[in-house]
Amino acid sequence: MAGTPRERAREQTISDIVRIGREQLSQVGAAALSLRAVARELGVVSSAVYRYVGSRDELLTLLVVEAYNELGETVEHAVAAAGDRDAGARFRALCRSVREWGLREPARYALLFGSPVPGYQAPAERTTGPGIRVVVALVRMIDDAYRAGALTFDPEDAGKEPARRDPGPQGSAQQETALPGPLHHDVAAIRREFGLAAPDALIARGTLVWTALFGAVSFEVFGQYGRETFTDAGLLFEHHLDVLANILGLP
Amino acid sequence: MAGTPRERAREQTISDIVRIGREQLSQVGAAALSLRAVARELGVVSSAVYRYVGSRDELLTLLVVEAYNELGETVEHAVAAAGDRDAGARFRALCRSVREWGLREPARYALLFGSPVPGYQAPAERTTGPGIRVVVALVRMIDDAYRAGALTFDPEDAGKEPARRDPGPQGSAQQETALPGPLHHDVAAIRREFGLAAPDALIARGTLVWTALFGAVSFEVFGQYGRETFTDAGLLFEHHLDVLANILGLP
DNA sequence: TGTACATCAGTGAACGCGCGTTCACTGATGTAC
DNA sequence: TGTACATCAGTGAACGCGCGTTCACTGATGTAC
Repeated sequence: MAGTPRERAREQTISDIVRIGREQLSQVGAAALSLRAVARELGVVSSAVYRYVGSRDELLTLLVVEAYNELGETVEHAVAAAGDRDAGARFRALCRSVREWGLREPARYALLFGSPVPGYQAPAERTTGPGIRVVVALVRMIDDAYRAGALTFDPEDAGKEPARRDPGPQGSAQQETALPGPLHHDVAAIRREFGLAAPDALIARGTLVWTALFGAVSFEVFGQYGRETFTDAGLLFEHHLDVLANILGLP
Repeated sequence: MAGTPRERAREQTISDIVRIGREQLSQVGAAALSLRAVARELGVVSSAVYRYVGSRDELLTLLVVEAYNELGETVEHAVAAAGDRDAGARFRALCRSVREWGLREPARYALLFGSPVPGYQAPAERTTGPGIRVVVALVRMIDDAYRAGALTFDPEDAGKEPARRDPGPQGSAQQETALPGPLHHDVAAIRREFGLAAPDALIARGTLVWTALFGAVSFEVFGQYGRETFTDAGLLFEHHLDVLANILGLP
């Protein structure tokens, strides 16, 4: 927070612009986000905003990055806060924090996980890092639980869906658990990148749990459940978490 | 298709407007859909469109209804075409048809399952019916499989997540399988409305599978997987289907 | 079959509003000597 | 410490474009007698 007064004033104005952009977002949506409206709200002529932000798309990028980071921090804090509890509790804490953030910030959630903004392409080099924080937290959590032996997950059983209840004949286990070639290759790359110990089938299931989590939150935030079907969407979500935990072999 | 020539011309023009609206949608997105652009494309002055469509919002509603119906028909046809195959194959056919439609029609998929269009509220009395066709098809399919005894799903086991591999002591099964009160009530209402035989836990799992299916398709259509992580998203989807089928006790 | 009238499609102008972006400029704040 | 110059924030006008919606109107097509 050092710097000359001018630099500090500049920082302040940029953060004002981003804050106003955030408010605009929740009122009119990303597609209708307008630099002129931001300028009006900032109490400044429209062209003045260009001293701070190169274009409308750049403001969108700032908002995307900020939202990813805030969601990421929320999730990481939730996991850390549950650090002393069992793996199932940590898993649920993570998922609940995603849901709560989405319900608290529907417009920003929509910016990240809703329809792409027409005519806007997020620059991968700036958004990828912040964008993967949640899935990284999830996968790390699963991997930690696996290393700690906290999972009842049996990869030999999971390889051949549907899981059979009776332990099948061993021996062909290797063959049964194998993912199709390209998918195995992708999963191996993920394992390498994040130094995971979890087997293929567990990581692959982790990606399903990840998509299912966001599917559930999106349905709720975007109103797909309708207004009358479920009296308490939170209860439904908790049930979904039970099933998802079960998929991973979590308590 | 009867009616006077005037009536037929009118029908034709309305369907032209909807077709052009569909094209606009895929080019600029729902938020930027414009009646003036439709009029231009139709080769007519902008005010002329108001003879056929009361407002921009009404055109959006027409597009929403049409898209829901087309997705619904696609899914119903896919299920019907797999009618002679086993329950797992029918399930996969349903899910694949959703994914294929979404990838083929990303803009219309986004209209239905992406961010809400700012300032537009779909009228429930017109969109609910078409909007539930997919989930109805899914739940009916699961229920049929359950009635036919095609599921290895064990509700006594599913009630207490995570499912245990060894058959637990019977007796307290009733208690273990119970969903929380309000959720049980909602599920019972669904069972009544659609004349289902499936038990609570199976229907509840059906809703998870439903959200997970759309979560997976949304991630793919909206580009959440990133451009480099998975070389073949179709393979990942197939793996997800295996896990989802397993959740339901499908082969 | 012909005529009078009603219905409807489409026109063109207008209202009042919005947007992103550029550019020459004023005036204040900072910096080098 | 004071002066000359450079840097920067913000102005105001402009360009060229878009939008939804209303309204009085023309002219063609249909209908009733």
